[in-house]
This record gives sequence, C-alpha cells and structure tokens, in this order.
Amino acid sequence: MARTAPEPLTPRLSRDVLIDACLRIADSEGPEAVTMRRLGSELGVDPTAVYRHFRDKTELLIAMADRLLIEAMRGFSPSGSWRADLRDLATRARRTYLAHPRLAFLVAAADAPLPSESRISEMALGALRRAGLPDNEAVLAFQAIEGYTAGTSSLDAASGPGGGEAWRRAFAALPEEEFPNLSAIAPLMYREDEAAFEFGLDLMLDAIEARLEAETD
Amino acid sequence: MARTAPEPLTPRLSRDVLIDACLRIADSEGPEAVTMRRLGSELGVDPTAVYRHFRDKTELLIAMADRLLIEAMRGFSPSGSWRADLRDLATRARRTYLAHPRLAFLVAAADAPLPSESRISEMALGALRRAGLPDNEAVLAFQAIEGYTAGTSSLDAASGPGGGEAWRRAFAALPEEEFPNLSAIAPLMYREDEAAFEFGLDLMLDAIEARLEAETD
DNA sequence: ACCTGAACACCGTTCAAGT
DNA sequence: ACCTGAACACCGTTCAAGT
Repeated sequence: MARTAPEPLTPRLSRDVLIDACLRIADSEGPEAVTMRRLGSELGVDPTAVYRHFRDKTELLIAMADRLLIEAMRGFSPSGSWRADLRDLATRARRTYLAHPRLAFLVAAADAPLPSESRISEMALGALRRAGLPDNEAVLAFQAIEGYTAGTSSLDAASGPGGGEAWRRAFAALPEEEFPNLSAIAPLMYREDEAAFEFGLDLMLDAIEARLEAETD
Repeated sequence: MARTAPEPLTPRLSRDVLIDACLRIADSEGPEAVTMRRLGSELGVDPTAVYRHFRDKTELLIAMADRLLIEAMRGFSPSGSWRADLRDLATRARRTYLAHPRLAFLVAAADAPLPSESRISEMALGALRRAGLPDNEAVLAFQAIEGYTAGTSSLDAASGPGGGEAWRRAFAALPEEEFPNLSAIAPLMYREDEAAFEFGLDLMLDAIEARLEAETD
C-alpha cells in the first residue's frame, strides 16, 4: 500500500526560531526564566535539541543580543548634527539595555564584537570624527560614552522598580550630624533615572563641544 | 570521673568569618567559585551552616560588598578641591568594581542602600555642593558620575583580559567601504581602559566646572 | 544555640540512541 | 540531519535531627 511521505524534512528548529522563543520568554517572564528546559517546553521540543543549533547557552544569548541591537538601530541615519546623532544612538542603546539588564555584560564578555556592535561603533565614531575630534580623542570619547550608556542603563535596569522610594526613606532616616548633605538632599535622590542619564550624557557632550571650540581657536 | 568541659561554646562561624572566606575564594578562584558548598569546604563546615548567619546567599554577598566598599574608602578625607575629591572617590570605587565584576549589580539590586554607600554618597554630594552646584543639579551629577564609575568599571572587568587585541583584529578585518571610520581607527580601539575611564570622568568634571563658571557670571 | 545531613527542586551539558 | 532521553555534575535552599 501507499506509504506516507518520509518524516518531515523541514527541521522544526532554527537559530531564528530559538532566538524568537528566547525573546518571548525574556519579555514575559524575565531573563532568569530563559533556561534550556523552559526553551524546550516553549517549543515542544527536548531541551537538549538547542545544542544542534548553538554551541552553548552563551552563544544563543549573544545571538539574541545581536538581534536586539540591530533592531534598536533600525532606521537610524546621520542627521547632520553629530551631537543629535550621538544622543540618538545612546538613547536607542539605553532602551535596549533597560529592557534587558544582562545584555551589556554578555556583549562585554563576548570574545568577538557582535556585527551590530561594529555597525554602532562605526556610526558613533563617524559622528565624533565629523564633529572634528582627532582620532585618538574620538576613541576615548567613544569608549567613555559607550561605557556610560551601557553601564548606567544596565544598573538602572537591575535596580528594582520603585527602588528609589526605599532609598530616599533610608537616606532621610540617617543621622543629620553625620550625613548633613545626604539628609538635606534625600528627597531629591533617585527620582528620575532618565533625567540623570541625559544630564550625564549632556555633560560629556558639552565638554566635547568645548574642547572642539578650544582647538579651533 | 571528671567530665571534660561541655562542647565548644564559641561558635565556629560568624558573619565576619564567612565574609573573609568569600573574599579569599573570590580573589583566588573568581567570583563564580563562591558557592555555598565551596564555602563549607573552605571552612570545614557543612554548606548549610551558612544559613545560621545569613538569610540567603544574596545577603552574604551584599555584606561582602559593604566590607569591600568600606575598605576602599578607608583614609579618604576631603582635600579642599571638590574635583580632586570626586576623582579620588571614583578611582577608589573603580578599583573595587574592577576587582569584583558583579559587585555593582548586587549593590544596585539591593533593596536598601549599604552603609558604605551612604557614606560614599555623603562624601560625593558634599564635594558637589562645596563646588557650588545647586541641590537639584548636585543630585543629577552625582547619579551620572556614580553610574558612570560603577557601570564602566564593571563592564571593563567583565571583558576578558587581552580582549582588546581580539577586537582590534576583528575591526581591522571589516570591509573598508562599509566601515570607513572603524577601519581607520581600529588600531587605536580599546587600548587603555584606564585612560578612557579618566577621559570620560574628566569630560563630566570639565562640564560641571564650566557650568559653575557660567552661573557665577 | 549552633551545626549536620538528607532531600528537594532546580541548573547546563554530554552522549549514545533513535528516526 | 535532526531530535530524544537518560545521565552527570553541579546549583541554592529547607527542614528535621543531632549535640
């Protein structure tokens, strides 16, 4: 009798399908929920099937990071203002790191730059050189802004939501004689992560601008 | 017959003894080696004995972080120059975060400020207020500098030693037409984490200084 | 009061086996 | 070529029991 066609030739898994599942789990249940077993259950597949497509979990997460950073930069194009460009790039990266607290660490610990990272670096270095910064300073400024953006955003993401309130209360409760500054300023502390991030970014950009003016004198 | 004295009244464990053991293990084998079982073997004690002194592992690591930050600030005293003070505080904190890559995350995720952190905040806010910054700006500047220092240092610590060399090679190998800036600058990238950190810190301090001068005009 | 030890509910990963 | 499933070597933590 007629035999049915041989078993499915199309693989059920692929790198993209796995990355999609990672993102779905991370977004709905948090990054700590992304385990091989959870991934297997999400896709109705044995947990160890993942190893047919990625060497290990780190390689999978790195691929996810690359996807997220590419997505974050989609549609960016230089505006004519180096300052606006750097702000735009930093803001896009920040949003990604806020949504995925562990991403920056993964990227930093990788043993090669992600493709997305090369593209971001290219764009940011382009902005700094167009601004007129000499190459040696462009590198230092790039590293400073990159570290600031990735670092502060990751730490902001790690601090629990509504954590600011608890810290203000703790600071306000400290003895005034020993902590005169903190006592006085307590009500203002950690109110707006976003404002603090932009303040610090603008400090750096202001100083770069001042440096450029000094050099053209 | 004479009975020996009752069993040892002095506990074999204490919070300080456990923190010491953590530091010994972290320094010699890296932070990932600090497990409850390893802690037990280090002290010749059952791994679960730790729970008599700390609620969970996080509480233990937070106590370790507090110890390290107190140690880092030992001997600091205001110099008369707000700028030198902030630089000194940031450099001390950076050294600690470089030596312990996960510390900043722990501190950020804690549900209350560490005692050491209150003291550091008090000193840094004092410097910014002495500089002449209004309170609302002092808070933002403090948060920016704190995040920059903790963030970049933690990320620098996470990147493998000698990682810079691999990244330079990868950047140099990119197609020049698509990555003109990165190709040109590749040999200069990620050469000196320390120089980049100080460059970024000085950018922020320069901008704060400029702001102060503008306000007194 | 403090520590032990078995046990539980997890991890990432390897490897021989299936289809 | 791709997936399964048992197994290994780990984790943090709980709880009843010992002394």
